[in-house]
Amino acid sequence: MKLDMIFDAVAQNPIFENKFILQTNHTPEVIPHREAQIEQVASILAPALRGDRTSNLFVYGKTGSGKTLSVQYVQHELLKRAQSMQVPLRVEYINCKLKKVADTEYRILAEMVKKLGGEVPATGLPTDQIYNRFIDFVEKEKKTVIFILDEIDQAVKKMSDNFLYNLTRLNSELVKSQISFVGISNDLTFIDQLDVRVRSSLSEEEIIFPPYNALQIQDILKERAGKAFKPQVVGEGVIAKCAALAAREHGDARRALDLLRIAGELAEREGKKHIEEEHLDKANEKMENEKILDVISTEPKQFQIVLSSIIQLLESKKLQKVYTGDIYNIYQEFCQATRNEILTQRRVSDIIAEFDMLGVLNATVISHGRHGRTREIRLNIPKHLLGKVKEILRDSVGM
DNA sequence: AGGTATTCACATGAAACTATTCTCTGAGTTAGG
DNA sequence: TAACTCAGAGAATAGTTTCATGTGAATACCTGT
Repeated sequence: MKLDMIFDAVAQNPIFENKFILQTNHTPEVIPHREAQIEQVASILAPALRGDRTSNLFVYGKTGSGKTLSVQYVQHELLKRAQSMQVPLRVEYINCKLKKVADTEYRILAEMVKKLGGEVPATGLPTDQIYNRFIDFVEKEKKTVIFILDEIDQAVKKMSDNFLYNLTRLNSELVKSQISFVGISNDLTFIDQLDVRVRSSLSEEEIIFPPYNALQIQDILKERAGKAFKPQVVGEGVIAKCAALAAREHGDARRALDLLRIAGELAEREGKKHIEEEHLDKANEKMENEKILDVISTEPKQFQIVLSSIIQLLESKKLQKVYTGDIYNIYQEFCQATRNEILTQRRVSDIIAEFDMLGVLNATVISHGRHGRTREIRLNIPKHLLGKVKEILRDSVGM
């Protein structure tokens, strides 16, 4: 039977030994080139083992520079130690970027209560009640609590920074217990945008994670590839190339690992026994493509209509750049034709800005002098994907 | 010619509104004693 | 009378609208030569 052959081939699996190792949520036991930072984090948080309040800590670094990994590593070690020493210590990790989980003041607070074992409804309560509930939970018994707030820059962007101020002041309302915070941010300028009071109390300590260079990424890749793949599957050249590709993207180790994993999957699918450099190229391309297609297909309807309008305009006029006003005109016709609500120009302007953020478009504000100011918009979708993109748009909004 | 002042066509910001989802509260209803 | 139901008030949130203000430089408009 043919299927059996396919299954057998996958079961034998000449490529992967343990693919999980390359997955981004895997925590390795060695974290190369981050020893110094890990030690710093540990020494700052260590007083918690004595039951003292630790300084609030702020950790910066670009994506894929090992921040989260290192902090979580320290978290686990700390908890292990606390358990053996019988210290009432809680260290909880919250990712503030997760939509619908912890991306607003209310939800972060609710998440904090949940981590401590409480139940909070998803909505319906006033925020200050959640504060009270949180305090109750922390005060129920004497303990030290450390919250790790990953990607707080994302959350604070959405709300006012007096949320952070409230957090740092919570301590003054506590009698028995103590809490402190570890903030993690990708945005190096984040702390500068904060209110001075918040800044000084939230970042009593700061640690910066520099991006990895190509050699360090190589080490990381070797380390993990050794365990993830069967022997002899990846050559020296492949690792080097993979590291080089990722180093170009500001030393993002996560990307390097993804790349290697996808290259491995491609090789596996082709029934090869080794990963070649061409697999990396294909993997690289595949990642780019999937990112764009995924973004576009998951975007809400109005976004897709706007994008359709832009593509239509570009194609019908054979232009490579268009302006907001023209887009809005086409957009209105489009909405009428497809019996959709017409949004204001203000909103469409924001939608375009969001597409720009996502990298689907390239929009620059330029001034045409007497003829006003507008965005000059170019499509940032590779030609070979345009067909697929149009297909997606046609299916969902009828382009 | 050279220097200002206008002016366009949006950008950008803030606040307010809307619909939806959810909790909590208290009045009214029901069923059992 | 205790338990139950159900409507209404109040919150949070996402997506928008409304109102207000900002802005870079090509042009129109002066100016004095």
